[in-house]
Amino acid sequence: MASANTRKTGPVEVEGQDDPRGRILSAAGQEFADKGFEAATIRDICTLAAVNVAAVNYYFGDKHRLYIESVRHAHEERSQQVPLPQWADGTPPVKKLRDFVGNMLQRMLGLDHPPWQVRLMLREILHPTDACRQLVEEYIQPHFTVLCSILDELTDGELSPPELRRIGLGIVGQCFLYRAAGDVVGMLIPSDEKDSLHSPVKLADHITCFCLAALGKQPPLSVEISANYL
Amino acid sequence: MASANTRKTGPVEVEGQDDPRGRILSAAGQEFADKGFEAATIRDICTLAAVNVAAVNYYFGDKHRLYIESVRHAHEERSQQVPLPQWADGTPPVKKLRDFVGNMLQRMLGLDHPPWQVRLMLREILHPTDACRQLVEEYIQPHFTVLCSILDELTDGELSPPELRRIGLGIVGQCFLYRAAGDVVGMLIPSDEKDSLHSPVKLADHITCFCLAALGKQPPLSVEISANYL
DNA sequence: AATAGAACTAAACAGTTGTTTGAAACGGTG
DNA sequence: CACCGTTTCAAACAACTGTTTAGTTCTATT
Repeated sequence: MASANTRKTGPVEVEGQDDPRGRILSAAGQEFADKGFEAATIRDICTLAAVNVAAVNYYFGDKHRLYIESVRHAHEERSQQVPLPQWADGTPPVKKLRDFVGNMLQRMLGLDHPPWQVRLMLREILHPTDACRQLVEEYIQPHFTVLCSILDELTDGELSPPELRRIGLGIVGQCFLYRAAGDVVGMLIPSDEKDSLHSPVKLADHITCFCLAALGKQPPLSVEISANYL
Repeated sequence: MASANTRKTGPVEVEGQDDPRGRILSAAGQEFADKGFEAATIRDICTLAAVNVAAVNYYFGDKHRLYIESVRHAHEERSQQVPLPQWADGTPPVKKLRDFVGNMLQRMLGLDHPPWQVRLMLREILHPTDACRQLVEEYIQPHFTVLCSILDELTDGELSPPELRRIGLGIVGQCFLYRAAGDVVGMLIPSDEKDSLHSPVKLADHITCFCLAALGKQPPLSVEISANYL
């Protein structure tokens, strides 16, 4: 009646190519990301991982615990795939903001189409389950805190933390739309425009400029009679 | 072998209380909105609608066609629940923008918690199926076009349509985050702050001001040495 | 070599799914 | 009333679900 439900910390295989547990975790991540928890089946996952159906229950107990582990696995991998930028002391906050937005978009949208890790995390954000709290605490919250501190530095402490968070959420939201509703966005704009103006790089530039302009760190986007409020 | 698969246009019952087809449509909408297409079961839907399991196949053919009809039903109902504002000629575009954002947030977030119609549409936006195209063409696209024309009027035609769309998407994105990722947003900010600063009304104000500031129609949010770019 | 435990497998289990069936009930028309 | 098409129902269907079982192979220690 022995089982391997506990986290494997075997002496030799550290996550090797032919580690069944790792293969299941990876296969489950892709299936859950594509089809969601209900629609993904243990049989499909095991077929993809080239293991027996019983392997899931052997290594993880049941489908639900496999899902929890999959989400953890996803954000752990993604964290080291696209780490936060590190800035030297004295880096101007404007550059930090631009870097951060670019980094966030790259993490969300990926270079080509987003990897399963991101798609799985997105599912958890949209329809939270037990795995959500951990995802927020270990992945989202830290990133959001960095963004707020950049905004704080940018505005020289003029704005209160709540105001900073509200502006931060605005920035995140603009990026988030492309990630979560990318298909619909593609239907709202001409396809050539999507490539030219809405690529991750161009988008990072635009969102940063928009924010800087709103904070008065850059001329308004529409110059015109921009002094009509004086 | 006769069936009632075709759209019912009965002479007397126009969508009455005891119209089985209407009850199924409504029950299906709620179930699909809460659990998604796969997880929602025909049996649960029929129990909720107080009809026999066979009724779904009798009226709609199969589960998939019931889903398509549910989505259509949802955005038709929502369109007349929260119609677009109508402005008198000469209404300043700044007021139009503020109204539009407020209207969009009300439609997205609802006064209390969002009705099933919105939750179902959101699912379709996030994971598009066959029902998506119709949803975009008949519901989303028209609304987005209004937003872009307001922005055009606001900037006196200074910006190109692609630029207007990009700014429009930024506005939509800021609202969209609260709708799609509301639970996570709630985890990122203190709960009292959620009520005071992130209520639909306050949010509409903030997003509008942020956008106006970026466009130079209003002083920057952070005054400070806001002329440091001159 | 013998043995114990871990790793893995094929087969079956009990339950739920979407869908179909054939008959019963209904409601209006000749 | 008898007739007919429409609507409704209980029951069953085959397929698929997550999970378990009992048995086999592998591996390493004695």
